[in-house]
Amino acid sequence: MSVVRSQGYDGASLAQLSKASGLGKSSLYHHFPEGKDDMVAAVLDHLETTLDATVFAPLRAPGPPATRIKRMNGSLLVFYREGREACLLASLGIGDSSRRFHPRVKQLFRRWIEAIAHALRDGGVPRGQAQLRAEEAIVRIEGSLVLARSLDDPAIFQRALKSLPELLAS
Amino acid sequence: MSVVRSQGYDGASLAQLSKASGLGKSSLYHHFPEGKDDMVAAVLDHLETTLDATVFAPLRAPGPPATRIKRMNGSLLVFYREGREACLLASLGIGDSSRRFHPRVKQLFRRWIEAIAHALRDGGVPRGQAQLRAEEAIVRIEGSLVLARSLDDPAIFQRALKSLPELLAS
DNA sequence: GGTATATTGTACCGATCGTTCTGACGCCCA
DNA sequence: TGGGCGTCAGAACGATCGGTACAATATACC
Repeated sequence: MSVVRSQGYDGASLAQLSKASGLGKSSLYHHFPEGKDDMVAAVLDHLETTLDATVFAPLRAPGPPATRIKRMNGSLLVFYREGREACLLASLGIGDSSRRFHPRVKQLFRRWIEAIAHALRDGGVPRGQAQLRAEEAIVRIEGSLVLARSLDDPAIFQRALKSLPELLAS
Repeated sequence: MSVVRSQGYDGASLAQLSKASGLGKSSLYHHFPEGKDDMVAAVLDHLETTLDATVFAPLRAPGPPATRIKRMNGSLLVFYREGREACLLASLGIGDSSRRFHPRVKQLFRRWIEAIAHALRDGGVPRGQAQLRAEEAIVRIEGSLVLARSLDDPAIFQRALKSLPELLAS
């Protein structure tokens, strides 16, 4: 998982994936007969599962929207190692080789936005407003990950997360 | 220029750089004797020159801060083709192969933040506030580029730019 | 223990990678 | 005209890429 998001699709060689997974190349090909694409798809599957469990589900659970946002924030802090990790979805947007994953990347971002918007609507925010604010939240998350890593300053990510409750308040 | 930012460092092959520049490989090596790194450094030089001329200088020019922000926005719309292009600085943050450019990426982001903060301070915003807001502006720019491209929706980038004047108002 | 299946190691493949080298060509100037 | 220099094409290089094939090893079950 970590290799693809930090190296991108093109930078993630089979040798690196092998090393990171602890499996030899032949084992990797055995488990993923379609090769590298299978492996990256599995990484995406894993991301989706994680986001479903730790971000989307809490956002869709009953309870005050502020609590839900807070839970999302907690998950993101862990998942992005407080701003020190890149976002796999963004990494997969670099280069033509990873183009086949674009529909899934798109879908995941959409689901994320929709989950945030859902929480906002539950709190009384009208549909259009909820959508725009949810989108803005993802913009801040993604942008702050880029900047935090570029400036070696994870606090930037943490500040962005801290700004979300107010942005997403009813 | 376009190849490295859209493909990233690892995805930008010499064949692609050759094609994009209209120079054969031997010509490329003639002009850039240190190889791929020279070429990417030249791309970064060009970015720096462009940002200096079209973004940093307008932000540092005399005049109302709002006007300066507006001019930056105009430049960014053109430079990022209204949200359809990736940011080179972000692309160079993916993968270990491009690590040698990290200091320059960092420096450019810093200068950008500082240029925005400078405009804010000229408008009477206290130093600490100016810094945080400038950083937030870059977060929005970078994040909206990631999301606009991932969702095939350049309007997201445009919306983020449109939000900057208010964020950066005195 | 024997058999079937899963897992893994290793060698090899063709393609592409970034790079180097050499020679050809064109232009300019004395 | 000849020489120097810049530019470029094309071949070749060693390394790495993603992938394949086959044999060896490990595991599970009867």
